[in-house]
Amino acid sequence: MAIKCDCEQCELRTAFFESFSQDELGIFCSQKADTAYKRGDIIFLEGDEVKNFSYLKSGLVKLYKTGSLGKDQILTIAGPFDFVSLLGVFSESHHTYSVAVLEDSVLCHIDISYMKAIALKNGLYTLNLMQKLSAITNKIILESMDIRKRNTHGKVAFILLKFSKMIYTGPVFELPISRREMAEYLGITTENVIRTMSEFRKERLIRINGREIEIVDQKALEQISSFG
Amino acid sequence: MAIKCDCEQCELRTAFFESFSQDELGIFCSQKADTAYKRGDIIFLEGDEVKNFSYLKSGLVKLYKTGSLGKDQILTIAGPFDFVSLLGVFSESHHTYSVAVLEDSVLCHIDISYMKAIALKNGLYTLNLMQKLSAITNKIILESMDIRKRNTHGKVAFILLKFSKMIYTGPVFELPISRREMAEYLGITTENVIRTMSEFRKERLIRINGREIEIVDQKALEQISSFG
DNA sequence: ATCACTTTATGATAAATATCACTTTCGTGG
DNA sequence: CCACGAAAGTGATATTTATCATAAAGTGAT
Repeated sequence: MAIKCDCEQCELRTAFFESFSQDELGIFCSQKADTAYKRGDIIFLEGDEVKNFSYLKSGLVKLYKTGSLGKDQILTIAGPFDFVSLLGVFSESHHTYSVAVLEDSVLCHIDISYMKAIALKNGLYTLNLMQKLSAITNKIILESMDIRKRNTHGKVAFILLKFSKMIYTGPVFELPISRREMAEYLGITTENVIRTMSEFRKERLIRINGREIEIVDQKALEQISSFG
Repeated sequence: MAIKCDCEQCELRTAFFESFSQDELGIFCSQKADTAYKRGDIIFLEGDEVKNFSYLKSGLVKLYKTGSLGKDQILTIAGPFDFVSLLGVFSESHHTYSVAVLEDSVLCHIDISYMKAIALKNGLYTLNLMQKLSAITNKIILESMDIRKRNTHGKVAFILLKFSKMIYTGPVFELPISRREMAEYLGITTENVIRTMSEFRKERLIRINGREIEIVDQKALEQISSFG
């Protein structure tokens, strides 16, 4: 569903479009399309042709790859104003990963040829874009290494703390993904995610009520996350 | 050791500097410095200030992070014409990883402020740069996921095939890194790298002579790499 | 050549993690 | 509201991987 264009309100604008005049912004605006998605929607699949540069205005999505036996690997979870078109968007003609919606989201799609055309004309814009891309990509790589070096307990503690900070609504928050998706993100089995969370619960580090998690002993979790 | 500037011979030039006139290339050339390094040299350390944009003209280097107990994590191995300044170079003021030389190398260093200044003026250059950065970063992320999803056997088979293709000099090649570094790259223990290689040797998939490896049964190794 | 130090190598054992089997709970579509 | 399938949860067991110990071979410095 296409919704009203509101670039002028876009949080990204200051960082990203400071190089545009009001007029240029208008043209840019007419080239792009905001679209609303619902939980479970697929934005694009690995192998699809790259048509747009996309970023997330609101909501939550996952970037993932699907293995041979339907076993997914989650690359990262993207939140508001993260780029969804990350990596190969400027170098590959087809997507190298899939994107699915975790929480109702609004994405802004900009024609990739148009993006490139602007890049040729507006250096400041491109530099800003590159800095933002660089920052996000760097974050993904570092996080991936961060996860890889931890054991199961450390991984689960890490992701719980990550979500609690990312979603922060007080001591209690709603996990945006299932236990299975947590496992696919962390590279461990679903059972071990559940088991480890149960252990944390028994040790009174967290409280669990379905997807609702309360961080009870943040210090201890941080210990486990750093050490494990 | 600074050596003669030879941008005009640079393989990267066609892709990267097609946007430069001969004159501009001259100016660019005077801003940059080629430097030769020896095996074991450190190009820069995690935490060092980002001063240059660097790429590898020849040789082999590793990008890595050092953990709390001297346990390194290798992010990737970079070969000729790979960028060494990858990720945060446009977004971070300090390096987020270290770079060390595996085989005698020549690197080209370009002042990062100068790089940014050009970016503001020359859209084509910046777009080319972004495409190249995008491609390399994408490759790193995909490879990291590729490694993560494999078990020990699959990981070792994967890295042996990778090196054999990367270095290709015939059926026999010289491993560019130690067993310990392989372990740090794959996220497993040194013992398991050695053990797994021994098993491959016993099953007549490879021959081992120190760092010299011969791929005897490539098909079988590829099976193990895909399946494991 | 020798000494000190690292790397390679192998085995035994411990610890971590996956797999399998099964129950309960939850959520959704009919 | 019920039924069905998916998700959450737990235990028993198998498998994988790490850890520890120890030895041999290689490497560099003097």
